Amino acid sequence: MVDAAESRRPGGRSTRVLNAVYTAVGELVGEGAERVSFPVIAERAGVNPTTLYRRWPDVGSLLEDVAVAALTREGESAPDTGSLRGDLTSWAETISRDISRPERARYLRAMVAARVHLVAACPVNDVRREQAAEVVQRASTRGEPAPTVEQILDHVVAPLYHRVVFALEVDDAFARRLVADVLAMSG
Amino acid sequence: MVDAAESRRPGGRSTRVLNAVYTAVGELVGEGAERVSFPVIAERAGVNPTTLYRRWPDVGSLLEDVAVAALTREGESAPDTGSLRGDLTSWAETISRDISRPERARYLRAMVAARVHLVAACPVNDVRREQAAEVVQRASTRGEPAPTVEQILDHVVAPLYHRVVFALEVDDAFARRLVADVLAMSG
DNA sequence: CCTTTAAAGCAATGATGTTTGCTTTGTGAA
DNA sequence: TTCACAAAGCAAACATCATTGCTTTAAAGG
Repeated sequence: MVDAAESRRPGGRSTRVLNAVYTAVGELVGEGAERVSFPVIAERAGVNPTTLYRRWPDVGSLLEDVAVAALTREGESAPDTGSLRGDLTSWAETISRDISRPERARYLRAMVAARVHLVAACPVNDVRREQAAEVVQRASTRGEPAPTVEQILDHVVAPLYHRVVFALEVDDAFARRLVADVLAMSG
Repeated sequence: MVDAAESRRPGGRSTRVLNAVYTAVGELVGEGAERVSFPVIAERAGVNPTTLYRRWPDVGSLLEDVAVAALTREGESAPDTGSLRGDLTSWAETISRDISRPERARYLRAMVAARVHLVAACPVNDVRREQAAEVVQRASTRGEPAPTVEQILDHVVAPLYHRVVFALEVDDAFARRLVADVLAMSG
């Protein structure tokens, strides 16, 4: 994992190069480019291929870095609608729409394709977990019976990601069905 | 998709080559080989690389063929333990153990990585759906309240696959928890 | 400023992957 | 047995990827 913010010279050339590379990868993945190799990325970024070979062990690692950066961007907290069902529905639909966008879907696929040992500990999961915890917390302060955070992750988030990754159809209706199901568990 | 059974000369050399190639891919993927290219596969199979280039458009397609063949083999029906919970638990544990085997997990990853438009219509999904339908059918003839087939697929099968694909831990306890959750929906 | 130094660029080399025209093999059918 | 032909093998040419030693750049610190 290479992080611009951790770079020793945040305003320097390295950071410019890093941004160019990230942008190039984003473009190529977004376009669904068939070949995403270091030389190809380097050309798009206007950078020397050697730089990439020296910075990342392989293309998978670079993809991983970019994917994490792209999928983590959102620091938004889960919506507060006043009811557990409202919160979960709104949240699930947001996730659904987000990850079913073609370029997001491709990132997810790319992460899976790469040797992602770190997905488990990756920020994306943490974000989802925190958002779920927030929703559950609000529900319990209102006195509503609520599923556990794990149940929400396993029965709302996981099925959504599963469908996207396996190229199955995802829509709002599906998201709502998942929410209804998970509420039935605790109701 | 190239299928030995559809070959015009099922007993001929082509079929022998095809089997050698499938076996070679299976071995390489099973070993977790880092490079799985046509030349590498060809060498392992004792076959000329040209043959592969002429038969498949790219390595992804070949992997896809092999993965489908490997994941579809099992025609077993779901276990009949006498109770819905028993059936689902046994079935979920079987799936869990099956797909968390390293080489299976790699196949799943490979399928995701490849351009799998066909996953939705792929035999693997159909098998799971039929098995789930069978379990539900038996439960309803016994008069047990049961979740729908879709619920089972979304809340038991999907989370299992999700975890495997994203390199999260999967064990029997997790499978049992999923079953408990899905039973709570209809209970 | 000037110095230091980490990182980027360059260029040459070797390895690997990919394509192509042609030859050979071996089934299936006459 | 012989023939036809689809598929496999071979070899050469080419393209792309990957590695490495060295040079140059430019940001940070004195």
